[in-house]
Amino acid sequence: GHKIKMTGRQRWTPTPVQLQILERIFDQGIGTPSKQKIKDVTEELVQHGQIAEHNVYNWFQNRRARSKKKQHVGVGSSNNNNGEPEVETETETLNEKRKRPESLLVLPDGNNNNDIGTTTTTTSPRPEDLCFQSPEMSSDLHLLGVLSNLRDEHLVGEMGLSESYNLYDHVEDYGM
Amino acid sequence: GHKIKMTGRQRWTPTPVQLQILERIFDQGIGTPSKQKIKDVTEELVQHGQIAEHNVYNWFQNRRARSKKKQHVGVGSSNNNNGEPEVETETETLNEKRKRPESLLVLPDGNNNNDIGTTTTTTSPRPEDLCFQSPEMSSDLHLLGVLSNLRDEHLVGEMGLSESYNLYDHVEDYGM
DNA sequence: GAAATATGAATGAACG
DNA sequence: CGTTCATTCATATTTC
Repeated sequence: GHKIKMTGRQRWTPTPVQLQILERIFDQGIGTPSKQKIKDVTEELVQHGQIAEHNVYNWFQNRRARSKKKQHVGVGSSNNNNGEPEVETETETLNEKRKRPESLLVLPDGNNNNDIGTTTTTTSPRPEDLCFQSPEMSSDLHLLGVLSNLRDEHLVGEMGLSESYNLYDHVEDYGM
Repeated sequence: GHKIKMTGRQRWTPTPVQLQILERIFDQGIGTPSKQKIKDVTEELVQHGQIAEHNVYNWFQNRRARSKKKQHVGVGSSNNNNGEPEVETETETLNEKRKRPESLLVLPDGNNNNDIGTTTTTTSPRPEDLCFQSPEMSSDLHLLGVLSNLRDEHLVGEMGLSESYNLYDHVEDYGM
């Protein structure tokens, strides 16, 4: 086999135009677009590329969630001098910050081997059978597990996170 | 909206076995299990991993709510007659689709594995605004993709469109 | 080519 | 119960 692994095409990627429109709408202050709005937006966006309503929905959801999280920075944090890089999802404080210069730079020479996209299947070592997973744990595992084949088979019911569970003060007494 | 953040800890993740059981029960036609049922189910599920009654409850609720608005993926609005001959042959390649590898327990069955599948979508990859890009594709196609010189963000010019979201449970069902 | 990051998608939990 | 939020996961993309 060679590059016949084109099973891809799973994740939708907004086109620049679509992104512009989406951002514009999002910027208008509407946090939670209604179904009708979604439809409307989708209708317009579909003219600029393939897209579905759920894509729009997801986009707004993600956008909103992300905007919320990226707020608190390292303020007043006395600790954290040089402990761990804390590989979280917070990279920058600004919103817009992406670029893709290489992909566009095509050499006129014609000898540009842009042969990336090989079968790079970085298997994510996600704990399969564990029940309660800690966020930081999975994050680290992501990176560590790539190289090593550490397939820690977490035994079911062997995790030590069975205790931290009575914190939810919501305990909805599911009726009936 | 003011969600309480229960010390942001772990989110319960059903083990394959638990999932199986849950699905089986759900499939039996009981839409809204009574408290007793929940208890019973929990009793059984807890033997296969950490779980609580509210987890079961939530699961059923989500499942039910999800099953309702699931079925239609509003895509394919763009008429595509031709453009790119979608050359793909995922037949001889190892589909490294480890979406949810849950093969480690004494799971006698394993039907809860969802994978992409058929992609019978012959969408027209317009070089102007493409949406779904294939992971394995980055060569001369880049030249074709006109790629607008907008600013940042992805100016992708790949191709490959489809709607291969046909898992067992998809559809976001954005309401409101 | 692998690591790191960005971000779309899946799902459990919560609100009204 | 329907809808929305929050967190995680998967994958595309970018960087080293």
